[in-house]
Amino acid sequence: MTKTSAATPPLLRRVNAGKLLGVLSSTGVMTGTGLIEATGLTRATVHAVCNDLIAMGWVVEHDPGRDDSMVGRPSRRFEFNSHAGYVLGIDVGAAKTTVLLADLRGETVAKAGRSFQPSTSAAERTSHVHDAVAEALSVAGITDASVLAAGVGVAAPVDRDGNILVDDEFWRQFDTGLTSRLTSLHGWPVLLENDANLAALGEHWRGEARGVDDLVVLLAGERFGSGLMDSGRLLHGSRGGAGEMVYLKLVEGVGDTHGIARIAREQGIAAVAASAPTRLRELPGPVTAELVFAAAADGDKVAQGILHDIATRTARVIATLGIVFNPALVVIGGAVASAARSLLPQIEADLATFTATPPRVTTSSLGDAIVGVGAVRHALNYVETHALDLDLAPRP
Amino acid sequence: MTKTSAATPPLLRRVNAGKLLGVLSSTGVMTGTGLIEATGLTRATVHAVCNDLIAMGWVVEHDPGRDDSMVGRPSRRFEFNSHAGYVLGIDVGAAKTTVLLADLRGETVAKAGRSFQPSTSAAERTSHVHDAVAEALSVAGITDASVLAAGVGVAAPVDRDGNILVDDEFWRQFDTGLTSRLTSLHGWPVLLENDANLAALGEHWRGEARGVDDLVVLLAGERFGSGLMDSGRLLHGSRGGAGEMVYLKLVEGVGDTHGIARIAREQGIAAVAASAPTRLRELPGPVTAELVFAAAADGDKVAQGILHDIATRTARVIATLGIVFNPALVVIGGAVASAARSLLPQIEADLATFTATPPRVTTSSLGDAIVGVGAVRHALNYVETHALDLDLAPRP
DNA sequence: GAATCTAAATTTAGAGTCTATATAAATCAA
DNA sequence: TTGATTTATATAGACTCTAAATTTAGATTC
Repeated sequence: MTKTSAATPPLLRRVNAGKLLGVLSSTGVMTGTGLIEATGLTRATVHAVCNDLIAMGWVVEHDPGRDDSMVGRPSRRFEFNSHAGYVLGIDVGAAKTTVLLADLRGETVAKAGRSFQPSTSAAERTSHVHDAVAEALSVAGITDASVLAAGVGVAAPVDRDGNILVDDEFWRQFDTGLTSRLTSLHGWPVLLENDANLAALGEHWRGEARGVDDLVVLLAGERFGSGLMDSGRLLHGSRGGAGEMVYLKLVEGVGDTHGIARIAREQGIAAVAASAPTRLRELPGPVTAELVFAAAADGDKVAQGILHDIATRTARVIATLGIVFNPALVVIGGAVASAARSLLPQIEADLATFTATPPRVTTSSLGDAIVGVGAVRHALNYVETHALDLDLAPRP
Repeated sequence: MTKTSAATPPLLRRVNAGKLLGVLSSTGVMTGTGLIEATGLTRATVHAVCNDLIAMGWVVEHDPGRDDSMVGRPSRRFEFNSHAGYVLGIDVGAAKTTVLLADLRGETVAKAGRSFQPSTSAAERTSHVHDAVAEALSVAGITDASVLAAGVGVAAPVDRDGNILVDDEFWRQFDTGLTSRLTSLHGWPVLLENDANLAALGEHWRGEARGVDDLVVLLAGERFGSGLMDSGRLLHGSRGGAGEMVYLKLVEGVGDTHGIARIAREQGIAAVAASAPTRLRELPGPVTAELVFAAAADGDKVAQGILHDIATRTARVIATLGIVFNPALVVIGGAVASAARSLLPQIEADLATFTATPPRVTTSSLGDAIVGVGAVRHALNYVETHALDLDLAPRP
């Protein structure tokens, strides 16, 4: 079975410290008595553990409180030290990268981004990510030693151990370029994960799916993928491909902006362009998905027909996932999320014709931070599980 | 967070006892030295824990061994007491029920079954199950006090807590009739689970999917459903409906015997019947799926066409599940498993046209015990997680 | 201002667990 | 019988928890 070492008395302290830290990290300032009630530990243990956690840097102690109960010895007041360290949430997309720097409670302290051409090489992309990371750290005035982990979202299948499982030159270069560089240069644990999975993590943590443990997030933007969560756990499948629907006939031209643009070209974009308002007609460059959405909103019949078709296809995808997975909620996120909002009524109507028990459907409100927020959560998960192994104290 | 009690020193013993019991239950007779190597515990702890486990009834001690090393003090020899208790695995199908009685290693010690009409009421069905259970116990000569848990597979969505989530009269009656009766009459924990999920558990444990943790089992018999396993864990979805595909258009007439028979009737069963060999033509009653399989095997073109169509539809279902879930293996089980074996080459060929990365596909070799075996595993899982809470010793 | 009250912090004693080390036991070999 | 060898058992020490006694720091009362 498992080759783990034996359970010795120090394990008890670890377990209890972990529990206490969990309580503190999800609440505010707590007194000893409050911690006794929350954890079930005795007073002696609570104080011993808190002293340990203070020595480790995970907890800070405030001046004794004289708030409510004006009688008796003042209580010691403990608080999770959310500035004991920071994590990075990095979204590497096809045309831009977004970097979030967050404290240990997950509050964003800095944000940076870089845009680039989709044709940009892996090496250049790595540089852009690096620049954005440096900017975020610099803006927040945080040294790289304070960063405890970096979560990175990529548009490729990733297994449970964080390995990219697409065997092509681009991703191999990207992996060695970014992952090992961040690790060797800064000493950070770099945690890769599929971007749609991170989107699910993000929605579950701070999005529309708070409190919903069985969840599908459709990530529709430059590409189309989904993140699947069952009982609060992300699914990966055998090769990290769970939720990746690149080969599914059903999703051709659904959700991803390239597909939408292609369909528009096929179905007579002339009509769309003609009916689009001046500001859109003036745009240089080729037909884009944004143009189609805008034209439809402006009343263009062809564009509306395209979106109608897309809504039906999307409903079909949701119906399939809903039947196979039985999620409580499906969240549509990514670049098309805001545009998809107007399609929701039709999607829901179509959905009802495909299945008798459709899941609830909504659009994301996390905007373009959806993957980054999930990446932050992913990094925090790592930090939390390794918290008591890390020694934060020796910082001058 | 969790309202669990504090970690106290006895927890260490629990953890180490659990680890040691896990090693013993998956191996044979072990010496103290062997357990030291396997668990990482010290000799003193190993013996203390073993003494505890012997007192609790989980472990038996044999006479000191004088086998291999003929030198030194003879070692104490410990073995998992697989007859310390028993579990039931109960499959309640549409037309029959199968009951397996197994020891704590999962070895079947008795088997019993009952057939009935699909129209049989919930109350009568409960009686049949009860009779089969009584027969199994009687044959093995085991009292109901020795049964530690009963796993029950039902053809309905079941949530993670074992609640049937179909709100109709039949299942309500069935639930109160069987579950509460087994509990109140015998005092057994009754653990309901979806039959397809149990099939997945069974294949993962003792079937074609040993060692494969990302898995889909198609259960095709009286009905068509699937059990989904990701990283060794069963998926349930928000309402126990994960893998239940009753509303999926794609699966209409795929796999379930009623559907096959219906298609056969529609496509001109006269031809089938005419070409069927005498022994089949002599069969009384209506067209059945078995008849179609037999006729196809005999060379009947219409029947072969029907099966060809079924194979393609099955491939499409597998392709969809394979793309969405990315399992390493898809196992086809249930009543049609043996017949499906001959369709495998075509299914695999079709599959390759639907997806570039198809999962491996095979048929079950567990036969009609597929759900029962999974039910045994389900019950054993319960017993193993609650092992150290159970006191087996006081048995006169 | 001193005594009293109160709730919390701290200290102390006791029990359970582990490891490490010392001692005893059981068998084979000489 | 004695010695070597391996295992079992016993003892001492460390770490952890709980429970109960003691101390502490401020508010209240006289």
